[in-house]
Amino acid sequence: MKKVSLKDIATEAGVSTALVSYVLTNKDKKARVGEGMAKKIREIARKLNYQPNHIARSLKSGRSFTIGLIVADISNPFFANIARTIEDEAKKNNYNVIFGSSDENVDKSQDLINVLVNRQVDGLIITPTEGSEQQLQQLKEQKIPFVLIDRFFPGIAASYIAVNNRESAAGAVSHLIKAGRKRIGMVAYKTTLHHISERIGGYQDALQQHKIKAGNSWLKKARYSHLKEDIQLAIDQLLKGKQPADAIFFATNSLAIEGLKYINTLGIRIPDELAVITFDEGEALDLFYAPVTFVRQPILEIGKAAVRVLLEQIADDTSATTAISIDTTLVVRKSCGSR
Amino acid sequence: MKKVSLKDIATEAGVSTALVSYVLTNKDKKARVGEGMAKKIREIARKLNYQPNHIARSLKSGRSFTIGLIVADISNPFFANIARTIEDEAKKNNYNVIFGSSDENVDKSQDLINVLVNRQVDGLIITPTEGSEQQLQQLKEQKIPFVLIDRFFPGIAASYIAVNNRESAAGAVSHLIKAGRKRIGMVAYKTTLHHISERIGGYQDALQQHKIKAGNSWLKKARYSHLKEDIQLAIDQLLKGKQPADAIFFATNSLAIEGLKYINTLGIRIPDELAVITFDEGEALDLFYAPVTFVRQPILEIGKAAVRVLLEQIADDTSATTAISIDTTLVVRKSCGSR
DNA sequence: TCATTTTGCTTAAACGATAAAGCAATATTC
DNA sequence: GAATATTGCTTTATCGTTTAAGCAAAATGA
Repeated sequence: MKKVSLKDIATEAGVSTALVSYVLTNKDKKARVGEGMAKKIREIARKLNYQPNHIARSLKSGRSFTIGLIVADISNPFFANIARTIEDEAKKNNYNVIFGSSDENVDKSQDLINVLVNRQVDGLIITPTEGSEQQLQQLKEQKIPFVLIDRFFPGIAASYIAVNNRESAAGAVSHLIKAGRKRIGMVAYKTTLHHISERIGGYQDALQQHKIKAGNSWLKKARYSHLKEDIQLAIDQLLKGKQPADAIFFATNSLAIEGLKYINTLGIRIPDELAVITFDEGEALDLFYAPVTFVRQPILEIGKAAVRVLLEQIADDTSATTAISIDTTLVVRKSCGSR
Repeated sequence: MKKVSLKDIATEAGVSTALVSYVLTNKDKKARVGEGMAKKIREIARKLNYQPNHIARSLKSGRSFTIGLIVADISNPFFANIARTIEDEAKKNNYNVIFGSSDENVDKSQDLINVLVNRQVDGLIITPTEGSEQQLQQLKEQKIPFVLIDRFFPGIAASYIAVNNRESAAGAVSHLIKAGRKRIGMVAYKTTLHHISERIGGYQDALQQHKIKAGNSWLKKARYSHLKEDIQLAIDQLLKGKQPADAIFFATNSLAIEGLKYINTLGIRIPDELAVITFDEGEALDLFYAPVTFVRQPILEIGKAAVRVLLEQIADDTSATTAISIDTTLVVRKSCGSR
């Protein structure tokens, strides 16, 4: 049972495919199609259960109504949630989403961009990896619309949706200080990505503002590729000195979860012996015996904004960029103690 | 800067597009293209950075090299992980994945199927929702290859990848019994979906086998649409009688996580007062103060098998179906106590 | 009544790639 | 040297849809 095409309907109705096309794309008024004929064609289309061939349409129109989404890892709840909102938002606009995970790897990122662009996506939503500046530059040259989320490169003019990482981090750390913590460590990723630098910057800002001298020894960095070992080492170093840290600020939820797993094995009690605060939410952090205080990124807003900005860019065919910075909320729970 | 097409290369080389096509699809030997010319064409293609138009190819070949993936909710870690393995596996075979979330809703499911089919996906991987039998039947009539994962309908001949739910559930419950638990409740979804019925069946099998008389009052069902309220009610009923349950078996991770959140608020200690066991893993269950014993579904295997079976079906153009049942592993941790 | 406008449809080209078929020019065979 | 085979390319049709342009027939105007 082959698929029904315009031609089948045309044959059945005894007219040309053009006429059928006009009717079924609701251009029958403009194209002066007879009322009776229009009705007849619509009926036949319904009877044969005609479904337009999207690929043929795309070829003709040069638009695929598909968005490419590149995240670091779709199995990370933060990105999965973003993907979810992007999917919903895209669907509302009759767009679909093709996705891929870069694993924070530049080569995979390039691969994905190539594949998605060859599939003629109309635009891309990307969480760029470290060192992918040149890939973005190339997209710009090819005039392929894209929007960055979660991160961006200050040196590259591109649309992006991000949160005010520096202020948010500073706010989180201030909260720890106000809760009476004095020796506040931070665990971040070892990366040059701007959003992490900013979170580190915010951490340092807050310490400085409260006149706390932080040796760099309180700032630990874990490699994405060796997360577990590096985090364990970092936490050992933070907690096992003569002056152990009394609080840790994690730069992302993956870091927090991996860190807490290890802290659990050490038998350290939260928040009594150690306060914990992190960026990003996650069910694991809710279910933790001391639900973890966290910086909430408004995922829904980010996803919606990303799609909106991207579709605007696609529609306007302009190279103008839109940068959106969104505020976060500090969700205070038990993990920092309360006083 | 328009995209480079075969025609551009042809013009530059002073030949026809056909010749260029033959060369760039490596049919130059078969099509008897001169060596010199082949080389020249390849060079021009490289110089102009030619990227084939996938859409045009799809239109011609009738294949899009795209898989449609329909999960209940991409932001659920179980499905996100499945999506991840499917993505990876698809990429290995030069396929891409378009996805959508059905939210366990029949209408959304139908919507998604329509959209994906119109986009000419070559096949679908679906976690079918309750009541979607007829949609699958329709896919069969349209001869669109598809593979079900996680669930299937016994009455519909279709390829599927699933775990042996009944035995796995029975194994989990037996584990509770062997750990000395006597009053074992179960929290499942209120649904007719077969995998849930089977898990319930396994629970009942195990009780029966150990001569435990379970009133139906120990079996609770929560509506997907009213998860929180229903779970709280279920747990209240299980724990607040004169003979409170001393163990709960959750049919999925979402149920377990939502249930444990509530149990936390009740101040009930796991495993001392209550043992807990669940289907599916999740970071939340790892990080829980009494890491939760769970039935591990081999996600990687499921994803790989799903893609493999689907691609076979696409290639063979057969209506034969393949049903794969995979064994689970019981991962024993603290939440059931130890003796 | 004849010129002009409107109506209702068809033709044909296009999007980009593919591939069967065709056609000279050259090479091989006897 | 004539018949045949091979080489190296072009022509043309096709996938399904869209849309500008074209063309009769009918309707309107004077």
